Amino acid sequence: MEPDIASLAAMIADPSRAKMLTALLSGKALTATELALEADITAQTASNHLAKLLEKELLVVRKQGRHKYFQLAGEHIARLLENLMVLNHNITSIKTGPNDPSLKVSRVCYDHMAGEIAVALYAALLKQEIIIDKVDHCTLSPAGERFFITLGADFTTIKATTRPVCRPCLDWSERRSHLAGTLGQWILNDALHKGWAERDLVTRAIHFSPRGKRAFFNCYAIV
Amino acid sequence: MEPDIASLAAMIADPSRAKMLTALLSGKALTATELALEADITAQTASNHLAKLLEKELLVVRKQGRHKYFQLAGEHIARLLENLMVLNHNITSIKTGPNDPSLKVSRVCYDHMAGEIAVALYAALLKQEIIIDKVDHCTLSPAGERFFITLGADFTTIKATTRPVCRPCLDWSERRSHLAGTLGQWILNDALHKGWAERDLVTRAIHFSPRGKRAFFNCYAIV
DNA sequence: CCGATGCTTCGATGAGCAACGAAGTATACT
DNA sequence: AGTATACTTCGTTGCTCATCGAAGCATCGG
Repeated sequence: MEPDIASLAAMIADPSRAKMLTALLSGKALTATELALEADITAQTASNHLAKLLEKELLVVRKQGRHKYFQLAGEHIARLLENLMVLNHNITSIKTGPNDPSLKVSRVCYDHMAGEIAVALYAALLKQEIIIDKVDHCTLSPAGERFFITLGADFTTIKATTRPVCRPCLDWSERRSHLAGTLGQWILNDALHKGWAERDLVTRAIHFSPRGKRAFFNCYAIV
Repeated sequence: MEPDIASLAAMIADPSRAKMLTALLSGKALTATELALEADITAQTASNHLAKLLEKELLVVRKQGRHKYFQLAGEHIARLLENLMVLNHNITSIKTGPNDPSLKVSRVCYDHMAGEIAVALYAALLKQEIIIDKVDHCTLSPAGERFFITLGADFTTIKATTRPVCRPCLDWSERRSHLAGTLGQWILNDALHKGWAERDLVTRAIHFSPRGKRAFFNCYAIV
C-alpha cells in the first residue's frame, strides 16, 4: 500500500512540536529544557514530544553529561519544514514575511542564510554568473569556483559530502530563492568568522554590523 | 513570528484525509463519495474533511451538477505529499517500495510517471544527454529538445506555463529520480495517447501492454 | 557523599476532534 | 411532480493524546 504519510505529518501537526522544530531550524543543537521553554511547556511534556520525534527520526540527539542536545536529523528535515512554511505562508497570510523585522532582514535557515540579504546575495551571484540558475536549481560556474577560492574557500571540504554544493532554497518571507547547500553553508560561516555578522543568541536572526554589512555587500557586489 | 506550519501539517496528519490526498495524487479529479470510499468513511465525515482541506487550500473544487470534483490545489501540494512519502519511506520501512507490484513497476505521480520504468527512463535520458542532471535538478539539452520535437512534442505548449519543463522528482519506491515538470507530463500523455499504456481505473497504477512496453523502451532507448 | 540540576516515567485530567446517525438542501432522471 | 442521488448541517459519542503534578533516575559540583 501507499506509505503512511499521516504519522509523519502528525509529528509536525502538534503546535508544541512544531515550535520545537522551528527552533531547531536555526541549526543549533538545543537541550531538552531549552526546547521546553521554546514551546512553552513543562519539561515532562517536552520529554514526551522529543521521544516521539526521535522515534520517527526527525531529530537526532547527542548526550553530553546530564544534557541532551537535540538537532534536526538532517537537511532533508529542514527542507521539509521550510517547504511547509512556504506553502502555508502563501496560503494564509496577506502580509508578507515575519513580523520580527530583524528576522526579515537576515536569519539562519538550518546552516545557511535566509531573508532579504540572502535573497539579494543570490541575485548578485546570478548576475555575475558565479552561479547559473535554471528555474528551480543552480550550479556553480568554473569562474564562480575560482572566485570563491580567492575568498579562501576550500573546495575539497565543500565538495566532500553527498550534499549538493549549490541548491536554491525558497525563502518563505521573500518568496524568492536564496542559496543553500555546502556553499551556502560556507558563506554563512565565512561571514561569521570574519566578524561581519553575529548570530542572535536566542532567535534565528543574524545581525550584521554596519561595517560588516558594507564589507559583505562589497565582497559579493550586492547592490 | 514564525509561520504556523502545524495547522497545515495537521491537514495531512489525519489518516482519512491522508488517504484522500494520496488518492488525489493520481491527478484525477474525484467526487466526494469516491473520496469517502477511498478513505473508508461515511459521506458526512468526508464532507467535513473536504471542507477543511478546501479552507486550507490544499484542494480545489469544481462543481458539476450535483457532483463536486476535488483536485489537489496544484503541483506544489503534490510535491509536498511525495516529499513526505520519501522521508517516511526512508524512515519506517525496511522493505523497499509499495506492496502492490504493479504500483512498483509504474504509477502516476500527479501528472507524470513514477516507479521502476520511470526511473529507468530518467537514467536513459541522462545517458543520451537528452537531459542534463545536476544532483538535484536537470535541464533539457538543445539536442534533447530536437529529439522530443521528432516525437511530435509541441514545445510552445510545453513551455507555456510557469512550471519548469524538467524537474527531477524523487521516487519514494525507488529512491531515485524520475522526471516531472511539463515534459514529464507530456511523456505520460504521449504514452497513453499512443496506446502503449493504460491507466488503472481505480489505483494509480499504469499498465503497459507487452507491445507498448517494447515500443516505449525502444523509443527512449531504455535498457 | 549531598544537594542541585537535567531529564524521564507514571497516572490522572481534560480538550479537541474524528466519526456517524438523522435530518436537511440541492440537483438530476423520468 | 416525485423519487433517487449527491452533498451538507447538526448534535452526540467516544477515543486519542497533549498536558501537568508527583515521583524517580542520572549526573554534576562541591
